[in-house]
Amino acid sequence: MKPFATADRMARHAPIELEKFVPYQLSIVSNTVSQAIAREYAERFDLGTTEWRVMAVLARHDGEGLSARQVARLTAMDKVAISRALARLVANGRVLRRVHRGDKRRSVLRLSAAGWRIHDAVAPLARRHEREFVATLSEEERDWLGRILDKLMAANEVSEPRASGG
Amino acid sequence: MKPFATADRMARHAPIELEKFVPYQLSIVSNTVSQAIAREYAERFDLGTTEWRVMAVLARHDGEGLSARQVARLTAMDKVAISRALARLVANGRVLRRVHRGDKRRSVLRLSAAGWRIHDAVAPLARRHEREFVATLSEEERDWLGRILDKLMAANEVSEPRASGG
DNA sequence: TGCAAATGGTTTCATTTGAAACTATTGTAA
DNA sequence: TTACAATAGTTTCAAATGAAACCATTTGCA
Repeated sequence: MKPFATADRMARHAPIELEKFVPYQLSIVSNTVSQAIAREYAERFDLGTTEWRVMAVLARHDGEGLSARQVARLTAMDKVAISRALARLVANGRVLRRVHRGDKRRSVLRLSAAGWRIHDAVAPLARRHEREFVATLSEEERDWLGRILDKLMAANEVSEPRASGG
Repeated sequence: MKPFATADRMARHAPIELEKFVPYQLSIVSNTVSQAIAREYAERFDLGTTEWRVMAVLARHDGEGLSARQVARLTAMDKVAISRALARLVANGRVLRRVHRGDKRRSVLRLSAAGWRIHDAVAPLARRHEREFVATLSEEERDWLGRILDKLMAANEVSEPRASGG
């Protein structure tokens, strides 16, 4: 131990304690879950994270015939990522793509029967992962976490495109 | 509106509401901050996220002559990433690397004077970013968030290497 | 000793990712 | 109607990333 030298350094340089630094903690925690989930989807269903998100959004907005742009908004991911995910999903017969009548630029997207089967298999897994992830938290902590994340999402305005993982 | 069709679908397929799904929320929130911070470091200091984390760890453990392996553990990142970050940091004269006497495999790392200068400029920025990020939260919420993240970090055992961003 | 396994660290290769450029189509307004 | 801006979506190119192979050195142990 060098108590004085240490105190000196702390005072002069005020180093950050990474493990108490919220953005760092968030990134670690987020990547840990995301990767665990992603690995399972990839292995069992040959499904990337972005692809799963696209499917989730299409499932949720069933019958609306979303466009790629709308999917991008709803997933908060950028359109390039969505374009690539859709290319794979369509190629694998999980998503049906037609052209919007009245606007030939737009696509009209929906899950195929095969897509729905995958969705129905993955959705419970996703919920289980979420449950396990927050398993160590108390009921009260889970509530707080939910509210806090809502607030952070709203405040740090995820205005348009972002993200990857989880 | 198609209330019955909707109710039906919900019952049959139970689609996930992405925006209420904790791993998704975490990933969005985490990536949003991480990217904002990373952009600033990159622009103003030509410094990548991993590089900054390495510097933060070296600053915090000043005088201990950490090895790359130890830095990897302390940052929870994998050794390849650390190796690359160190290569740049050394090339840019921000980190000094010597060989451990007694074990020629190990390196002995510490910040150079230039490294300290960068550190001392970046650290307050990092703190500011963190403050702004949680600015919308109440005092109470910030406390809960801190505790919850600690718990999640501990529970979802970041056993060894992981992460990117932040 | 002396040789296999383990460790610290770097390099290589393939994949992922993001930004910017590009195509096609539609909107607008002179 | 023409021409310019905006929008939907894809492609291209470069940088970031991860996994596995790779060197050098050290450790464990027969």
